[in-house]
Order: sequence, then C-alpha cells, then structure tokens
Amino acid sequence: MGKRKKSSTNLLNEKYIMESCDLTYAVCKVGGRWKLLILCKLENGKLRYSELRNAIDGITERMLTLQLRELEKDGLVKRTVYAEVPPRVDYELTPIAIELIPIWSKLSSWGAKHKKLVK
Amino acid sequence: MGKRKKSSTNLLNEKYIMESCDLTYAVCKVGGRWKLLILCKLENGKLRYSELRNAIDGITERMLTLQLRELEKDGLVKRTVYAEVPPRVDYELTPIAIELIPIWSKLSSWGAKHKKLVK
DNA sequence: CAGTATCCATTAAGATACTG
DNA sequence: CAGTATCTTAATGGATACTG
Repeated sequence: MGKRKKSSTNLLNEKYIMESCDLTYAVCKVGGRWKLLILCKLENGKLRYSELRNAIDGITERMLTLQLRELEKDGLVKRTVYAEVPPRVDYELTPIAIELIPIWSKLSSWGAKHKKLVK
Repeated sequence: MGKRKKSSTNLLNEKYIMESCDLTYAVCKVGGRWKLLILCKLENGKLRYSELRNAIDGITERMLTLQLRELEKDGLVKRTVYAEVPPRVDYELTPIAIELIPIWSKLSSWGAKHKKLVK
C-alpha cells in the first residue's frame, strides 16, 4: 500500500538535497535568513569573527557560529585559526562562494528597487 | 536599564523587513524553501494551481497555497480566477518577478556545478 | 577573543483529511 | 479543481551563562 515515505524534507538532510533539482540544492546551501548576508560581508576580504558579528545587524553569536560552521562544511567559507593569544580566527570566501557574488549583488539591487516601489 | 527589545526578527514582520538592508529585504521576500522554485516554474508562462503542484516535487498543497499567497501579496505573482465550472485559477510572474529570472537561473547553474563537485 | 551550552519561545514546514 | 482545516514536527531565534 505505497505508504508515503515520511522522510523529512528538511534543509539539512544531505541525501534529500543531493537528489533535488539544482535550484533546490542551491537554495538549501545558501538559503536561510543569514547565509547570503554572511557571505556578502566577506566579499571584500577576510573578516574576524567579531568583525562579522558587528557587521551583521541582529545576528546572535549562536546563529553566526552555526551558520559559519555550515558554510565551512559546504566549502563556501574558509576558516583560519591563528595560534595567538588572545585567539584570532578569520573567515574568507572560497572560490565557489566567489562565484555567487553576482547573485547576492543582483539580489541586493533588486531588493533596493522593490523596497522603493513598495514605499 | 536599556532593556534589549524583544522584537522578533521573523520573516513576516513587515516593519522589520523594511528597515533591513536590501539583501535581507530580498531574502525575506523570495527566500525560504519554495518561493524561488515556484517562481522558476512560472518562468515560461502561466500555470494552473494543479500544474504547479505537479511541477514542484515534494510540495504540499498547504505550502503551495501559503507561498503563492505571500508571493501575490508581495506583488511577485498575479493570480487570475476564471468564472468557470470546474474552477480554474492560474498564476503568472509580474514584471518585478521577471527581473529575478537571471538570479534563479544563475543560482541553478551554480547548484548544478557545485553538486557535481561534491559528488 | 571566539566561541559553547542550555533552556525556552516562536515560526516554518509537513502529513493528512476534508470542502465549495 | 483549487483550495482549507487541523494537528504535529522541525528549524530558527533569543537570553543568559560559561570557557579555553
């Protein structure tokens, strides 16, 4: 009786994501409230954890850490830890993330335009 | 005692969205699991509700309806109801949504490429 | 400095059944 | 055909305290 599979379609289920269409895959990787914003702040070069935190209005340390870890796991940011005291860690875009620059750039322009229209 | 405001940062809080940066605004409008996918299916012209449902793998009627209503409210899709029996409704992109075509197109290509790299 | 850990509240998403 | 209604689960967000 073809019982519909109950498997979640959640964004973190790797198998599900790999089997999805390309757009869904991309949305799962860089979608969500914070990821594009984080990437976009790194557009002009490396930033430290605290610089990112201060640059992104409204993000909590918890969310920043969670999202950075996922971006790192997915190969979108590179995390470098320096053996110093006090500790220093910085983040930078990987080549595959750099390819996305036009996307968030266009999205941002679209946002600016649409926002004006709505006002 | 500067009590930190408790206001949510949820995606549906219009005031919050309007005050956000342009990228955040855009992400709030077309982000989420389904919106870009719905828009992308409408790229080649009008589709009926059932056509959309069949075109989008894994979406439930509930989510399709919810997301279509939001897209309509935000001026990204136009909903047309025909006075027929059985009922017929179709959806199409508005000009402002058409401007986003390059974005989901690029995102999709990026997804295809990255997916291969990961495999 | 750059995080973790914990607890709790809110929101988004999903499964399923039902209807004008 | 084109949806609603209801219930449940998953994801996100926030507050606060703590640590190498």
